[in-house]
Amino acid sequence: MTNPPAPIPKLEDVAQRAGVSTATVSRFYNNPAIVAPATAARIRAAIEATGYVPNLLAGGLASNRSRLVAVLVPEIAQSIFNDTIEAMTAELSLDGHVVMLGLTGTGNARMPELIDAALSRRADAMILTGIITDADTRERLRQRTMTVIETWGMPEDPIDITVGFSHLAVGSDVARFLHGRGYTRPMLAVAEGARARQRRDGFLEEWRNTGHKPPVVIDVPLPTRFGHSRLVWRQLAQLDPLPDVIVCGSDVLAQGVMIEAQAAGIRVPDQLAVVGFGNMAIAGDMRPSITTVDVDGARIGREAVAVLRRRASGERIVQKVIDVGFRLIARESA
Amino acid sequence: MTNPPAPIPKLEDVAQRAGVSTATVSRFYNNPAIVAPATAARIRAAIEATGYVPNLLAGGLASNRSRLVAVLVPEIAQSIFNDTIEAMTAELSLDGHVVMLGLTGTGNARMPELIDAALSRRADAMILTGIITDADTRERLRQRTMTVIETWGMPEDPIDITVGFSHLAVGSDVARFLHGRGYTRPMLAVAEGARARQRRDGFLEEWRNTGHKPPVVIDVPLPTRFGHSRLVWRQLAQLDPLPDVIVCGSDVLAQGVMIEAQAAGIRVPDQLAVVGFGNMAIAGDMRPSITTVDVDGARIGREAVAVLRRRASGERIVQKVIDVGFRLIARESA
DNA sequence: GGTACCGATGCAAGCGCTTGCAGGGCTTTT
DNA sequence: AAAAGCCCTGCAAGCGCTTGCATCGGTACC
Repeated sequence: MTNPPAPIPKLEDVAQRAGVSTATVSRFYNNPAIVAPATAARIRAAIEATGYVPNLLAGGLASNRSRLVAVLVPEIAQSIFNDTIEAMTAELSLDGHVVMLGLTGTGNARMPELIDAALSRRADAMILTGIITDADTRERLRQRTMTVIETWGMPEDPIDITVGFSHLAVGSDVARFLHGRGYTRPMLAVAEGARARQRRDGFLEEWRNTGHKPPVVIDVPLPTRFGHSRLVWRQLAQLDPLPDVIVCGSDVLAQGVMIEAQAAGIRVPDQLAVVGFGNMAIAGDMRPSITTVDVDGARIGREAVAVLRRRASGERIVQKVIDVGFRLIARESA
Repeated sequence: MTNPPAPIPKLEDVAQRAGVSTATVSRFYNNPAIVAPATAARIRAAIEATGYVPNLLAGGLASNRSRLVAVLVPEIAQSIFNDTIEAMTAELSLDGHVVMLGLTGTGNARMPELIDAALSRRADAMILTGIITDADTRERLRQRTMTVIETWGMPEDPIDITVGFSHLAVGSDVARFLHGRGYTRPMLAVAEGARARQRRDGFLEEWRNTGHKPPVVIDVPLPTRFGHSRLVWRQLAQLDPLPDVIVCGSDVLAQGVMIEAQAAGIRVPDQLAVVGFGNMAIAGDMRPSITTVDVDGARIGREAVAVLRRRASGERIVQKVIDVGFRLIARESA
């Protein structure tokens, strides 16, 4: 019943059938403008008839372009980066590129091997959301001609291109906002990542100017999970006096704390205000809706691809740091 | 300041430096057992010295193995499949494979082009969570020798290998469970996907045996978003009498409905019970915790890779349908 | 001492494309 | 009418690996 595994058609089969050389068929794919319309039509017919699908391994080897873009993120299970990935994937596929997904894990432990994986496949570019802390690795990447885009942060020492925003500024904006609303006893739930710490530092720095006591800060383990909110809640509930606002490292955490608070009969925001980060879908739809910091993750993805495109077309990139900014969104919870 | 872009070292550079032929270095990578320890040591040193990274495009072309596995999912933003993807990615990287991520979009609209993308890169295997409805495409894939694994469902007409569970059975189990608990007026919020409909059908079929009136069924648009729960709630609140339990197509939806209910002063589960699907992290941590159906998404990923491995080692796969089952988890919400 | 065998390595022919260069036929310019 | 230019296509030399086959030195066995 199974057909004999028919040999996979190759460029030459198409060429023969269309009565042209393989070079012409190759051009039909890679530079259609320069093949005559009549020829193109014959080639199209031949492709159709043979069911030919190009072999991009061979093509990539010959042309030195793999049409692969390595995207390295810490995780996707509960991730704030997923919008970025989706936007990037969509945008890249317009150019015939494909995403090679690498999960670097909490603490980016698997980063080195994933970089090797990307290099060995001769990825056309590498897009990072996690941070490469290792100086050697950073240097190694600089040696290569590969485009490297760091996203979501603003590293002090960029490898190549950066698309992100200042987490320090987020922190200070939130502090200013809460001070303006009259809150006096904030508490901070900070995730263990480098960027979350920058937001914390920005907050602390700014809060100092208010003259109020410095906030209580507690650490939350990575990866961010809904369940951690219970830990936060426990520590919060022990404080006396209770804080009047809790600033969470993520919307997920904020939502969790709100649910715990409500279950304990504490009214949000009257008795306890809550601030999140990320403006995920839940933030707007919670009851009460969550005050948070909006980051346009999709835009980060699009900007990153835009840079790739410009470099691919030979343009020299001058603006190596692209700041997409952020917006504090005041809702009901604070 | 920028070094002249040093040529990327190749196998031959390593070979020369180690005083062996390229064949031996190649074997060092692909079949280390057959190269003499002393030689291996010299090769290792040469690799270290040159900073060589294999070119898998070239290697793949020659060996006809790309070490690329295409993973096609509808979305990742809010997806129940993310655990599966994570497990698969982790498992695959143990074998030196890498995931090519394709997002097929709601309704799997982009499936055809992604299949082409996978074929042109000569992916070693293709793992699907979305469903290919187009018969031509199914047939086209059967023609190829590529391993195709369909996951999360149990298609009537599998392409090759299947790892999943029966959604029909989920539906009837939930119906039986609710009947057993004495509920009499269920309502169903069903997402537009084929699998969600199977669960609905399983429920309806089973519910018929209870003698109670058939449930009200409403459709929820894809992709699943937290905000949809508000729509569900509005429709629910108009019913008279109110249903005594709402069966949601996902935990996200269930959580949203619970939050709306609580905001409206309806007590869960006393006045309205809620059932979800997927056993995501939130389900266990909500207040009240959510009764749901647990699916071991990570296991699906691992089983899929296990099949790949066995086939790669030349084994002929007899058991083409792997049922990972599911568990109804009774918690506080129903 | 001869034969058989085995482990380790080298030789060289591809794998299926891309692309610089060249050339043939037309049209345009002088 | 010749020269110049342009469009389209073909030739063929790679791209950097893998792997079947051959080779070679040694050990085991009779």
